[in-house]
Amino acid sequence: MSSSTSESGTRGRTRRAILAAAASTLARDRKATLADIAEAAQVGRSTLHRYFADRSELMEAAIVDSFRAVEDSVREAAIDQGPALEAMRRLLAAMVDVGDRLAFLFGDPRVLEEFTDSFVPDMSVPTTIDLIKRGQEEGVFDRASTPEWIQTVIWSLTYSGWEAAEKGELPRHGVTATVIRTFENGMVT
Amino acid sequence: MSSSTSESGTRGRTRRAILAAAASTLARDRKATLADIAEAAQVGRSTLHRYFADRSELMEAAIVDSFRAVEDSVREAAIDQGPALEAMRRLLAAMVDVGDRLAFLFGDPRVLEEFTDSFVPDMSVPTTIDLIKRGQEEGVFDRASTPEWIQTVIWSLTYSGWEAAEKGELPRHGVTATVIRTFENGMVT
DNA sequence: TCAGAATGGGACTTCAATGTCTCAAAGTCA
DNA sequence: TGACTTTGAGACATTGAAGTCCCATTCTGA
Repeated sequence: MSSSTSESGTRGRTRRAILAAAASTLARDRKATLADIAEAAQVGRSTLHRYFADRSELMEAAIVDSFRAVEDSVREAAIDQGPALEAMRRLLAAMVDVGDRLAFLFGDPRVLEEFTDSFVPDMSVPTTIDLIKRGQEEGVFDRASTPEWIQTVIWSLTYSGWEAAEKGELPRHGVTATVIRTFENGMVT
Repeated sequence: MSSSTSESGTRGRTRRAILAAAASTLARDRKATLADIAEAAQVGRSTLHRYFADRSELMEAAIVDSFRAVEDSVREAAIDQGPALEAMRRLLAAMVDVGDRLAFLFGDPRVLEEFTDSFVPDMSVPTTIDLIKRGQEEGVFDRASTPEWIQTVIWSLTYSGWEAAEKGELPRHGVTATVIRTFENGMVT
């Protein structure tokens, strides 16, 4: 595995630190400069340039990296197993866990548009859309909504929950439960 | 009324065109340059500078302008009248109507943070929070959620609905109904 | 320990966005 | 029509981020 990158342990660590810093810094401030990102990664600006020649190269790598992180988290949720409702709860929990990555990826629609071709989804991971359709067939998810809208709601609530925790408006440990409750039942009792 | 601004009809029109273009352009692309905004307003870049000396002056004016537009729309919804559930439906419809303004104001958290002091809310307009609390007292809105979280969900669903329509994923005429349904009942039947 | 790898910081260039200014052309209104 | 207003286009200076390069210092692993 690690041999495929042909990188020393040090380089790998530095690289990952920069990518993680890029995602979380840009999630919080989309106008962040490379200097900001380097500082967040506790790395010199010239070191950052050593790993990523220019801004777009960093962006692309950060997007791919974040996608993989989200994919890994979703894979662990095993959303093709068990009842759709329970699978959805695991999915929502998994997404809240990688909230900063999602905020980076989907916070600014344009970020993603410019780099769509730079990422090939892992087809072995069951998609959210599959789960939604399964749930609709099982009769537990609203059939009046399109799967795309439901997916949008999932992202949107997850992002809101992450952001609320970020601002201190919601306790970290309560985010997942709140998001799940809102997703399932809405706001009218 | 118009005399209070001491501006000719032409100047007023140009000013409003620039402010509207700023809000909608920045809502769609947060990195838009002043040249982009001028172009969207069908105005020369030097004309834009004639009205707004620098970027932050334009931002501030655009924020105030958008707030007023949202405030006007919310005022029309008369959310202190009638049952909370119906008032909320009117509020959601009103917010979808000014979706581009909301996307501009709340799309990038930092936009607002930098200019909080530039806007004094009109206290005569009942706030969303008031309506939420009233609804909770009436027993129609989820009491397990804080008013702040419910407000976040309102913004978030409204924004998602606007964005989906923007991308063509939802038909314009169906956005309001979809947002209301999702807000009230969530996704589990 | 010691050679090679990796880093930080600074000097420097490039570039795009911003902001200022002028002037001729077009528009407005009495 | 004619005075006055508003505008667009472009020249120009300024600024901050991006990107390149170098060198002394620190770190790592055999």
